[in-house]
Amino acid sequence: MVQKSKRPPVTKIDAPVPPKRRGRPRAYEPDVALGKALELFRKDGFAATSLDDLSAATGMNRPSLYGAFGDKRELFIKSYRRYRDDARAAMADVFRNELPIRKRLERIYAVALDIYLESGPRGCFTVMTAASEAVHDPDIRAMVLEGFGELDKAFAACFRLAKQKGELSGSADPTVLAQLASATIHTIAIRSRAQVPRKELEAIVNGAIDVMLRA
Amino acid sequence: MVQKSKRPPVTKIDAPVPPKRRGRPRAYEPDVALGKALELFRKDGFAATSLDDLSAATGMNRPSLYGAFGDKRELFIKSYRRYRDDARAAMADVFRNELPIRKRLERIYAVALDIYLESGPRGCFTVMTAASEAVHDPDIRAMVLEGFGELDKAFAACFRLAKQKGELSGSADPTVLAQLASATIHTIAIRSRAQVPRKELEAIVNGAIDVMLRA
DNA sequence: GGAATTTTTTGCGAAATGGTACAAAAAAGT
DNA sequence: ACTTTTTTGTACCATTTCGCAAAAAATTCC
Repeated sequence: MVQKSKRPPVTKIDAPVPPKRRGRPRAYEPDVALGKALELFRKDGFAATSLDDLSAATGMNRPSLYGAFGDKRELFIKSYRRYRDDARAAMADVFRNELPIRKRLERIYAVALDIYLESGPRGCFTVMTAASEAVHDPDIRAMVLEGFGELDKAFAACFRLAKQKGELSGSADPTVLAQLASATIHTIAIRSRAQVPRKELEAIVNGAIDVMLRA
Repeated sequence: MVQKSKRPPVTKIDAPVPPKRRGRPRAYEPDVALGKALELFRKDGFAATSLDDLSAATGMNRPSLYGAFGDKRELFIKSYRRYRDDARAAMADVFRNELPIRKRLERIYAVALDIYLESGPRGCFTVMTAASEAVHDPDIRAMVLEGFGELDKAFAACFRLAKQKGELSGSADPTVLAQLASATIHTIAIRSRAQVPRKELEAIVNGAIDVMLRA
């Protein structure tokens, strides 16, 4: 048998190929279910979200939930990972786009605010998780710290580039500025959760940008 | 009756006067019980702290707890109020002390870090509460917002004074700087909760102070 | 000493919680 | 048609949870 006979006819990277699974077909799409779970966890936090709530929101009954995602903690972690992937994707473009530093920062914060305020002020899931679960669960803590680190690094890269392009004074320290930029992310994440209106949050952001760029 | 006859014999403000209560004496001191409750809430958050936990920690059984502080939510609110009172008291001195601005900020952040890191990294209760309960409970949200507002105002007063004393450039905006100072509080509160070591938090603080004072 | 008052203690109960066992259902393979 | 495989749906379990009622204990007032 020189030639593989069952090769499928040149689907690109065969992503949406129905793979002819064997047993009863799933009644849900794991991705949208995970999205619903994330919504709930973001709204109420880990402890206040019951499996019944999750079951109702996803349309899956508890055994199915369990089979698909593991126990509550695993589901939380998978939801969190999903959040981070989404947030990272949303940020990626705007971070990549090498606009003048001021414009760049403005856009970054605008995207962040979109995330924090969408469908009710949900805040930043990383911050929420840090405040609650990260203390007790080492795995979750590691993810949270990774999130903070990534953000710091991304901001630092922005400031380094800006400095290199002469948009920043020579005495400016990209690392320090990055931490301040992250701090500004954190403060709007928290305040948004306490339902501070977007206008005020934007004012905070603009003030912070002014100070950072003048430094 | 010119002279009040039943005036008590000059106890200063009769604080530790046993008031001869009528029934069975309490087996606990409400203040220390509330302190224990606060400890628990700070460690685990509202939802993950059960009345049994609180009962065990305070030494009061559930009905006594209930009688003394009301239901779980009320107990949480009273614990939170206690936290705010304590934190405010701790900050009051250092905020009042009109040192040169840099020294003053350093001390403020040192006190904050003491609070956030005492007995395990507990973070800032206001930030924790904002992240979880403030979304759903208007009363709690009001307290949280009040907390943020107070902090912003206290920092603003610092910067106003500093500017007046010529320690700050004329272009510096005390309100904006105050929000950045609060943001720095928030970022170390969150990061401390994720167990970032004190050294790193102090580095963040020092960098932030540098930028704020150079602005 | 007895009544009044306040708190503690015990114990109940109804609901919710996380998790699981097991049969029925729905598909593919033979 | 029958078996295999996978998922669903129902029901259940043990535990925990919050809250409360009612009795017992400890104290002051008369």
